[in-house]
Order: sequence, then structure tokens, then C-alpha cells
Amino acid sequence: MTIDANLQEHLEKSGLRMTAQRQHVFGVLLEKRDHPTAEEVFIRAKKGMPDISMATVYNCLDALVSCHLVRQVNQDRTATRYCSNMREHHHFYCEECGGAYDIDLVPSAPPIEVPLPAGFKPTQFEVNVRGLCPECATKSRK
Amino acid sequence: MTIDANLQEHLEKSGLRMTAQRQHVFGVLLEKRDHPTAEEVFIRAKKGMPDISMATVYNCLDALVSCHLVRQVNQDRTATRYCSNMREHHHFYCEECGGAYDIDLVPSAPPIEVPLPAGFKPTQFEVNVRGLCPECATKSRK
DNA sequence: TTCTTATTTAGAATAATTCCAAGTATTGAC
DNA sequence: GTCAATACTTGGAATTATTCTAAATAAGAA
Repeated sequence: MTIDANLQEHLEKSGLRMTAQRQHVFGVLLEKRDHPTAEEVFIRAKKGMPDISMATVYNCLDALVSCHLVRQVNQDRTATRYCSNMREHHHFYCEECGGAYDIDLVPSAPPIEVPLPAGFKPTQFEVNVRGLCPECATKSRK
Repeated sequence: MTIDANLQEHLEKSGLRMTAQRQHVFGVLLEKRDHPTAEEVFIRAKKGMPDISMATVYNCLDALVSCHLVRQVNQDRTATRYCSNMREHHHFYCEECGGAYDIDLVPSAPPIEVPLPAGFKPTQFEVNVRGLCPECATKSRK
């Protein structure tokens, strides 16, 4: 299935329309999967679509998030970033440089299990790890 | 050990001073452990300390976070909230009402393990679960 | 004490996000 | 296809959360 057909399908399931802007923003996210902020997405999106507005970027990001093609990634008191890697994975945040890294699941590792009190209906698990990324770990050792 | 002695010890370890404002803000957080925003902490703190300023609340929260007595809790594109429960626990976010709940660890459950690529030095793990809280789950079933 | 440095304060400034109202595009019914 | 209904986009203003600033105050060391 093409990316666009996949996008259309997901949008429709959530009662949303396929638009040129949403296609474009999704394309921008897929092209460089480095957790850009809305601002960064806006800058990149303007290259191929100079008239797109910030409000539309937010709208598109919201649409993509609500149809589960994109995840929001939050760091303490910084702008929300957007992650188009929907394979199940975790995030690593570097406390030194602020970078966010995808941590792929290792198939052999035991699955994450979180026993919840009665009544809670989970839909999504997310694991965040904080610490030093390889670069900053090397630097700080000196 | 008293709460204040504990606070002082933690502050000192991070090279921070013990002040009346920090004591008070910490007290506010301990009193009602419901993940207040900085704004809410400010409102509560003013009751016992009418002259405290918003800037000081942020400063105190930062101090408490950096000496590991308080955790920041992030929800997508909402104000950061503050959690004074430092027992190891997870968070549950209700997608419907936006509420945040502490999920205590169940001793019998297997520990969370996240294999990291070489070089990453983790200091902290955090597990977030999204879904419906008991109340909203009941409502939405109707 | 007295000195040094950290902290507090009010308010201004900035950054991120949302809102608004008008125009435009898309969809479904005919 | 045409038309109506509705969803989407746009620029800019408005709002919200957070940070910055410079002066006053408080804490800890000598």
C-alpha cells in the first residue's frame, strides 16, 4: 500500500478528510524522523508548500496524532515534538543535550507489563528513559 | 527524619539553600498529591504565604525537581504538572478527562526492563499509560 | 558582624499554542 | 457534473505557560 493510501485510510477511520496539506505534513515527518517541533515542521513544510500556515501545521499534526500515524513526544517544559515512528518503541531523553532518541524494542526482551487497578482501560503504553546519550556520556567522563 | 530535615539534606546535596519558600512549596505539594500545575501550586502556596511570587514558585519547583524530591509530569501540550510521590510508580493519563493518576508498582509484577543500545547511560525510567480512567470508561460504555 | 553569593520579587518579555472569522476545498446527494 | 453542507485552511490576534531582568533581601561562611 502506498503512503498516501495508508494516510487516507487512517484519516477516514477517524472521520477526517484527506487534504494536500495533511499529505505534505505527513511527508515532512516521514522524510526526517528526528522528532521535530511544530515550528520545525512548519519550516520544513514551507519548502515544498510555501503558503502553508502555522495554524494548518498544528491542525495537520493534530489530525495525524488523532488517527494514530504520529505520536506526540513531551519533554519537560519544552515544545512538544512529533514522532512518525509508529513501530512500538520507547524514547530516550538526554539530560545533557536535550536530544530525543528512539529506542527500538528488542524482540527477545520481556514485554512491558503494568498491572493497573480495576477499572482503568489502557490503550497505549509508553516508556521514557532519561539519562545521558552516548555522546554526552563520553564527554562528561572527561 | 522530619520532612524539613529531609528537604534540607536533599537541597544541600545539590548545592541549594534551604529557604522558607522552598519549604512552603514542598509542603504544598505534599499536602495534596494531585499533580498540580505551577499555577495551581502558586494559588495554594499563596494561602499560607501571600507574598510568594510566581517566579519563586517556578524557582522552588525547579529546585525540588533538581534535588529529586519532585517529578515533572508532562501531558501533551498542557502545562507541566508536579508530582511529589517519589516512590517508584507509573502514571496513567485519561484521554477523555485529562486526569493523571499514580499507578503504584505491584511488587509481584516483573520489573520493567528496557535494553538500550550501547553507550546510553540511563538514570531514570518512566512508564506512562494512556487510556480511560474508571469514571470515563463507565461513562463511555453507555 | 561583614562579606559573598543565592534567592526572591514584580513585572516585562518570550515562546508555544489556540482562537477567530472569512475564504476555499471536499464530499455526498441529486 | 452541480449544489449544498461541512470540513479545512489561512493570517493574525489572543491566550497561556514559562523565562528573564534588575533591584531588594536573605542565607551561609569567615
